[in-house]
Amino acid sequence: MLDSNRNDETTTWVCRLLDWYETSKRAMPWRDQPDPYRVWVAEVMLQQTQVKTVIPYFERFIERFPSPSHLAEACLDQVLKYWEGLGYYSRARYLYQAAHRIMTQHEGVLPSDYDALLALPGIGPYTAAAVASIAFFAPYPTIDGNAFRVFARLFACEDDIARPKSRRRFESLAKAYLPTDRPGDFNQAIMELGAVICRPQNPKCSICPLNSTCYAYALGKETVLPVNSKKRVAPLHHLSAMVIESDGSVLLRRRDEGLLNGFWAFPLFEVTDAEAVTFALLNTYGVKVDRVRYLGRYQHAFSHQRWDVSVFAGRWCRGFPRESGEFRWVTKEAFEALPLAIALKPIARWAGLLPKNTIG
DNA sequence: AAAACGGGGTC
DNA sequence: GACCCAGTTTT
Repeated sequence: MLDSNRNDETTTWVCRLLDWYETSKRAMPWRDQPDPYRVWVAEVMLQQTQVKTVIPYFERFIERFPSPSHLAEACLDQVLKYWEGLGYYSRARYLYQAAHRIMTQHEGVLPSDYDALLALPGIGPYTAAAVASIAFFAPYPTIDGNAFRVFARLFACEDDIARPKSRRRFESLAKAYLPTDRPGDFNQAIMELGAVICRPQNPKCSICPLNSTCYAYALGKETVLPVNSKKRVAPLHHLSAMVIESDGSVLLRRRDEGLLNGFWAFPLFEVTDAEAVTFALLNTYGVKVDRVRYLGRYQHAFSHQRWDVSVFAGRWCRGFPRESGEFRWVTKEAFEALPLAIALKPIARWAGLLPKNTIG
């Protein structure tokens, strides 16, 4: 790959990049008003999530929680409700935790220091660099999926981006070119280029502002870079859910580990038929149900596992779980106010807990 | 170093 | 259906 030392020829690509960014950047609500809180919320939402998806969530979230103090004073379920459908729900929990810490340790305003940002829950190297550079003009490079791709191609770097070690390599590469007067614009320009021009498939090299100095383009390797060895097939899990009804309420359990941790959900077991799920319910929680009926079956794909869920409903007879915080009876009205993961929506729909969806 | 963690957009 | 996305935390 190319020597990453700065020289006259290669510094010009930074100017071309910044010029292109000024004229081509997409409108985003957090760009109009880049105050630290807005930048932070946006960057957390943007982790592993595309801009187009984030925008409506961002608008609603900022309107409801316009400052760290509004966020800290809300209840977690409210915050999760505004996050419903965005996924990676630990982001919302960490954001909430961080808001409390900002109130108690930073007098209600985001710290400007990179290390202080990094110390907050849910803020890793990327987000700390993004907030520090965009909101506080500090010289830290943001290395995200776009930056990996853009730099790998620009310098024809064959390092495997699946290896943690490669991150440090790209970071030092970016740092060598980071203009100290416009770190935030440089970072956003790299990401914008990655999203709009230097795309994973079908990169638009012919209209790229950097094509005259791109080594991958010169070598015809733009479609094979970056190198990424990470590939796995998501295993399939067969599950059964039971909607337990009594007096117009349903029994929910708060998940306390793994996937969808912390969500109120229907009891779910790794079995495939009505008898097995009825037995599991009795055996695991001491809850007896009868009049079990089949409601339907659906599949859901997560990034790293797939679910094939059979859904049953039954009438509660006796038995109630001992741990009072783990289970609760919920009416239909109360259910609608709770945050609900997409993966569980079909269950609620078939149980009559949501408005009928003609598509699904 | 590797695995866990959601959901939607796109080709 | 496969791949991708403005990553972080836990093991």
